[in-house]
Amino acid sequence: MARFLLTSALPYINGIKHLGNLAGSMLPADIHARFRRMQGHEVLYICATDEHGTPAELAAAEAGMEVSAYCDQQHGVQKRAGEGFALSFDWFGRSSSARNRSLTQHFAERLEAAGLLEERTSRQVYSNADGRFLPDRYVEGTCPVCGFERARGDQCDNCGSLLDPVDLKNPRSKISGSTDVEIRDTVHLFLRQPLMQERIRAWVDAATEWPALARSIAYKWLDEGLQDRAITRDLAWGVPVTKGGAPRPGFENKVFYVWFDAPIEYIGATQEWADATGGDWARWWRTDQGAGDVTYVQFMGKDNVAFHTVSFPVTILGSGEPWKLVDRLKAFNWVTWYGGKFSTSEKRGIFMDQALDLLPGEYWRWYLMANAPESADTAFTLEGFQAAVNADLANVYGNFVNRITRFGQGRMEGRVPVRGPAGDAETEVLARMRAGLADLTRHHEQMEFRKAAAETRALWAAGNEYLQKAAPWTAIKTDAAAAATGVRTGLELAALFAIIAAPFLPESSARVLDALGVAQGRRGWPSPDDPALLDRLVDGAPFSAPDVLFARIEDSQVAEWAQRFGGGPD
RNA sequence: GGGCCCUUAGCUCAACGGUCAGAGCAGACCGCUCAUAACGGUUUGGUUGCAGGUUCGAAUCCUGCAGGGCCUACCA
Repeated sequence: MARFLLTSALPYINGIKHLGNLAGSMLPADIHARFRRMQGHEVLYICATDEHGTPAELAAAEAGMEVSAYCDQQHGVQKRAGEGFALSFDWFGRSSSARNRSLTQHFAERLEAAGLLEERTSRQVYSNADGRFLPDRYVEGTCPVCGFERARGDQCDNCGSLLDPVDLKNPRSKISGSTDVEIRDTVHLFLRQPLMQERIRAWVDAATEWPALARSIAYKWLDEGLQDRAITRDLAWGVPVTKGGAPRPGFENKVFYVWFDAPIEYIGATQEWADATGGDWARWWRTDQGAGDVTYVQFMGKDNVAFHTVSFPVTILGSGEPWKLVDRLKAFNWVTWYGGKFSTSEKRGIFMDQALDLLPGEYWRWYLMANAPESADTAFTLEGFQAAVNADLANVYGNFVNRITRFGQGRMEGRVPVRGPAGDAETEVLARMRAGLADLTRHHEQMEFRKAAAETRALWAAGNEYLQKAAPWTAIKTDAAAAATGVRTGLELAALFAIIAAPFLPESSARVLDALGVAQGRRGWPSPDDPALLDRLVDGAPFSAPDVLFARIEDSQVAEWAQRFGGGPD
């Protein structure tokens, strides 16, 4: 038995996430968490909402709410959406928690003690109308290079030039549109990342298990040379900046940058979990307190990789304390909506809460992971979703369970028949299950989600092949023993299929196993050479046929959803 | 501007210098009738974006071109 610490990139508090966000970090982490638990390992799966930063303040203002109240509300919304998708977090925390506040302040003070922090004055755009400093992307103006009138503060979308917002002509606030803006000096804490350059590179060099995507992104940053990075902002909402435990002089109206405190919340959320459950957080995070044997896996979209491979490790390593660092990192590309971007404003794409209004979470879990964007961006299409749900879940798996349990109920009096001697069909299907289970287990262990889903499906399909060969509906006319063997084997297969499906489809799996009367102790992840692989039911025990597991998606539904969510390439 | 990635069957994707480029779905034909008109078998379908090059051998490596995408540190 091993120990696995799993974290999903923190979803930002600003509104409900779309299916792409779900597929790129939370869902795969949940699949892996469930798989490792089924193997009998000790798992701690942590996530949280990322609540600080300018967008949260603006969203709260737009909603006419205090930021903290807004975050309270949105945290609840996201938590419920996660529950709707059966995300099995051990804890779903909040980066605005007291635990994260003190941890963030602690790390900053450690970094300062190590000589890695420096106060520095910079020039920022201040909007009098909005009463706040404006992040680069919230300043608009005329591009000094090409004259484009709607250039962003950091980059001109017309000519591609990288800009400094103080160089924009006719600058205005993107928030209010006001041109009443000025350049002000402001002091911030800078993290002297170049001092950590070689330590980070050595650490990345050693991380040979990371996927190519993650390493190439990390090396790009390192090759370009790490830069000093401001880790404070002129905002009201966030973690206050301290020095020696007291408010830091000159920083009374500043807070830490959201990207500084957000990853620290992985630890903070674990402390929140410990506070709530009596668990021992240090055993998971401090290598001097038992975390040495923990395997830590992070799940994230590719936009997050640099922060997890470079920025956060600078914080951790720079502290000089024995914190656990990531061991394996699983990064995903994007799920696109018909090849384009999900967009709230243009009403393109389905968001988590909307998806749950249409169908239960499992339908989405299956499609998103069977088509996980592991090697490249992947297009979500309603037609593909319909095809996958109907073919894989309704026809191949759901119908298999339905046909064998209903036949058994009608012809075997709803009691598990006693198996006769195995024939060719039984020997063959058992060998197929052992071989497939070995592949499937390896795919899960390597976090190859597409391959895991494909192999799961292939095993379900092999069940239908078996039934075609055994044909108990024919055998029962002439050979009662052969029919009993066919039904028994079919029921055993149904139980096995539900178990291997459980990481993807936990709720329907439980329904199947309950209907078949499989004991809780027989629901773990099986070993391919388990002598009782197809022998977990009890002779003569009653079983029932579960209700239809997955309903087919009709063409009319697809047409309606396409209308509502902007389906099809436009 | 700089860097990285992608383009393979109608659709979504595999194949990562070596047997006829594969799978699922969709399509066609046959079979079964236990089952959600589900299932099984067979099968059609590709000048691997385009043009060159390296190699005994290229989807795979190199160069150029076309189209699409991502990152570029103050959005998170």
